[in-house]
This record gives sequence, C-alpha cells and structure tokens, in this order.
Amino acid sequence: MAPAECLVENGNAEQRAPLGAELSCSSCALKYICLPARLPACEVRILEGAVKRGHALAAGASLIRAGQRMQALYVIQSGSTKGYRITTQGDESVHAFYLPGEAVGLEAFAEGRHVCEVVALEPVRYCMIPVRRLERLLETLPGLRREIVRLLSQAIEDAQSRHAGMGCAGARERLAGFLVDLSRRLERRALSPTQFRLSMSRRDIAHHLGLTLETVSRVLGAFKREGWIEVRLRHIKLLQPEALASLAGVT
Amino acid sequence: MAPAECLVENGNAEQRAPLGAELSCSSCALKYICLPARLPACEVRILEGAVKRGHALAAGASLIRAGQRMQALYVIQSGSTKGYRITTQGDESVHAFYLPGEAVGLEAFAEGRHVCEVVALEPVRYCMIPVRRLERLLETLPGLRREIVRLLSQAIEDAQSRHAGMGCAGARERLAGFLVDLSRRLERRALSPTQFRLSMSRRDIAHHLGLTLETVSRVLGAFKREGWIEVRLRHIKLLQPEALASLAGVT
DNA sequence: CGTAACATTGAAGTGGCTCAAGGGGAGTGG
DNA sequence: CCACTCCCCTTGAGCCACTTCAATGTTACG
Repeated sequence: MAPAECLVENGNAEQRAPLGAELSCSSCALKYICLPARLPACEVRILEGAVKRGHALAAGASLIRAGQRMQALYVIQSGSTKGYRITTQGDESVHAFYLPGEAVGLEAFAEGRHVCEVVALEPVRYCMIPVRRLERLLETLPGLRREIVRLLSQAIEDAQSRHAGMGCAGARERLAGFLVDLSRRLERRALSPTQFRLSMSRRDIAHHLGLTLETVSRVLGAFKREGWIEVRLRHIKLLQPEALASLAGVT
Repeated sequence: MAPAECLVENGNAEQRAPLGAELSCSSCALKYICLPARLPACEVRILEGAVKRGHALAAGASLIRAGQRMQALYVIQSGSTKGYRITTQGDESVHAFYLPGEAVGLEAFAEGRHVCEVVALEPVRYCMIPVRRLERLLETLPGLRREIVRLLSQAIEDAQSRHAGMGCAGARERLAGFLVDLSRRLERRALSPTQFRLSMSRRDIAHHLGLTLETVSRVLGAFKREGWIEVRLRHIKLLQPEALASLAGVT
C-alpha cells in the first residue's frame, strides 16, 4: 500500500483526517513557538476549537496557489515550505522558507486572495484556521488580536531586513546571512543550530538570495575550503558560526 | 522671523499646534485615499477623535528614529518621507518612500519599538494616532480592525514584490519599475502620473533599488536618450509610460 | 538498472561598481 | 546683487564579481 503522503501528490491542499498525534495546541510540541505561545491560556482553549489539525502534504505538493481565494491561515507543523512568485521573466522569486510554527499566507489578508505560491519542500504536516472563524475570534479575543498584529508586523520587519541584505551585500555575505538566519530559527525550535539538513535546493536558495545556483554552489564550496562549514549535498554543519555571523553583519 | 519649518530642524518629531486646515478626516483632501477611505462613516467619526492632526516637519527632519519606542501610528498628510536602516557596512538601505495617505511605522508593532529611521524628504505634514488609543479603538471598531490588518498585509505584499524586483532584474528594469510604481501611486492621489518632482535624491533611489547613484544617473540618461522620459534634476516627465511598464514587467 | 533532477566545476563574458573629474543649483553671507 | 560654498548630478575609464554557457559527476527513485 502506498504511504499516506502519496494521496495528496496531485498538488492540491487536500484535507486529511487528523493523524491523532496532537489533539490540541496544549499538547503540541510547538506550543512554545507557535501562535499560542504568547496567548493567555483561556484564549488558547478557545482558539483550539477553531484549529483544524493533522493535514498533510507530500514533497512538492502545493499548500497555496497564486490567485486562490484565502480560505485559511496556515501554520506549518512539521517539514518546511517555500513561498515564491513567478516573475515576468518566468523565473521564481522565493521570498521565504517557512519552518514549523511559522504562519503562511499572511500577505493574503490585503486582497482576500493569495498572490504567491507555497509548496512543500519535504513531507509537511500543517494546521489551518479558517479566515471566517479567525475573524470572528478576533472580535472577542484581545490576545489573539495583538498576536496577529504582531505576526503581520514581524513579517514586514523580516521582509525589510531581507531587502537590506539584498541591497548591497555580496554573494558571500548573503549566503552567510542565510545560513545564520536558518541556524537561529532552528535553534529556537530546539534543533541543532550547527548541523542540519537543507530542505531546499541550491536553485531555491539562489532564487531567495538573488543569485544563481552556480554562485551558491561555489560560495558554499569556498566556505568549506576555508573550514567554516562542512557540506555534502543537503547536509550541512556549521564549524565556525561566528565567522559566518560576522560576515553577515549579525551580532 | 524664521519660517515655521525651522522650528523643528533639530530632527525631532516635535508636536506642533494644528494648522487649522483640516479639523477632521471627513474634511481632509485625503479622505478617499487615507485610512478612513474604507471605514464606515460611524467608525470614521470615532476615529477622528483619536487622530492628532497638523504636525509638521522640515525637510531632512526625522519622523522616526531607530530604537525609539513606538508611540503612534503616523500617516503622511503632505510631502514625502523615506524609511531606511543603516547596514553594518554603514550605508543606508531605503525600504520605502511614503506618500500622502500612507501609514508609516507599521513594522514597529512587532517589538513595540522602531527598527528603522524615517526622515522627511521635503516639508511634511502628518497625522498621528497614539498606539494606546489605537489599540483601545481596535477593541470596539471591527472596520478599523479589518483595515489595520489590511494595511499590514498590504505592506508585506509590497515588500515581497520589491524583493522579487531586486532578485533578478537589471538596473534598467528596476528603475523602470520604480518610476511606474511612483507614477501609479501619484495618479491614485489625483496628481499627474506623467509629470512630477522626485523628492528623493539619486542616492536615495539607488539605495532603494540596490544600485549605485552613478548607475541610476546613467540609466535615467539612457531613458532620456531613448525618448522614454524627460529629466532635468528632480523634475521628470514620462513620455512613454507603456515602454517603462513593459520593461518593468507590469501589465 | 536507467533516468532525471540535482550538484559541482571550469572558462569566458558582461553589467554594474569603483574611482575620478567636472558642471550646476540652491542657499548663505557679505 | 554677487560671490562663495556645498551638495547633487553627470560622465568617463577600468575593473571585478557574478553570470552565462558548458561539461561532468552524483544521488535518488521508479
């Protein structure tokens, strides 16, 4: 029999039966990272009733398609995704990689419609909160209100600092920044900040940083030769994170 | 006696007495563009009570400084500003130019503290809504709630599309995109979309697009030679907006 | 085992950067 | 009103980092 992920390989964000691992946000491994982390306990209990858990996506399947009406706010539970749009020249511009606990699709509130694509880079599980339901909850839950505003605002700030990084920095600086950022986000999730698997291809990284995949490959090779990292395909180990951080200009 | 603007030349966003031009949002020239545009009349009336109008800023003066606590949401009433941060290499990365009716400082909700600088590019008048007051209004006004979320979400989308533009496009494409974007935003404000004054320097444009000021100057020169625009210093006239739009990859 | 996607590496080309010099405008003070 | 100055803008020449093009190696997966 085919594994569960194959059922959704057609690229649609199909709804699946709950896997039974987490029955509530309170029992979820991400409770200190995810949306409920900054919410008062009473609001978490109410929010839980609106969350649809246990959806799954195979590697390469779409979570969000451009043009689609916004139906829900998605939160990655495991695995990772990339968000991108197709430029007029036909190549994709990757604006973000989403890790467990991160909200996806925040930019769709503006028009009620998604403008970018989001696809799974590996098998993904995710939760969703229907927008209608979310908007109704915002009426009564002040903590959730603050938290959503905080998330949105944070996304703006992140986008701005990425803009700053693309402005002047060279390929080495950009790649160092990318690795350090990824490392720190993994650390916050209690994963090793120095040794991890890159779920995205060199091409994805390149399109995220405004470079070509060859340059990404070369710079990674250079970092390796200099003893800053170990790389073998998707597996990476940061040997001198401080060197990378100082190159990226992060404290 | 010194003109009024000189009173605030020290760079602080000092509060000034209302100029008396607009006593309410309903009588403001920006009412169809600004925040109240999408608000029900009843909410506009309530919001008006919270808005502090008629503040002024001289060219070059700061509206927001990095590190400052977020005190209010600012909305430009006349003039224009630039928002930027100083990179670790010491040069500034300009993430946005703000026109009348646009909200400034949305990224500060995340930490309650501003992370970027905003300075006036020319004499500016602006309104402010104190955050405490705004948060209290969000409790009771569903329309305002939706509108703030919309603004935040829109800012994310804008930032993402700017990211896409910086990724692969060359200097000509970026500059064309910049001019077309500016033109359209001016048009929405009932100003000429084909003939306007650039309130920002070549250096500011360069830092916004991730180029050098020499390149900006050269590309503008090239557009002029090709008969696409007329430029003389800060004054610009778009002769073939369609050519620019198609180069920028905008419909 | 074969195929296709991914990754590495090399060599040549080029777009934008750097460095440098010169021309204006706008504002200031005499 | 003029002279002075500072900053902004323009233009040129050379260079470098990244891209482009191309070939080869590697891994995963049916």
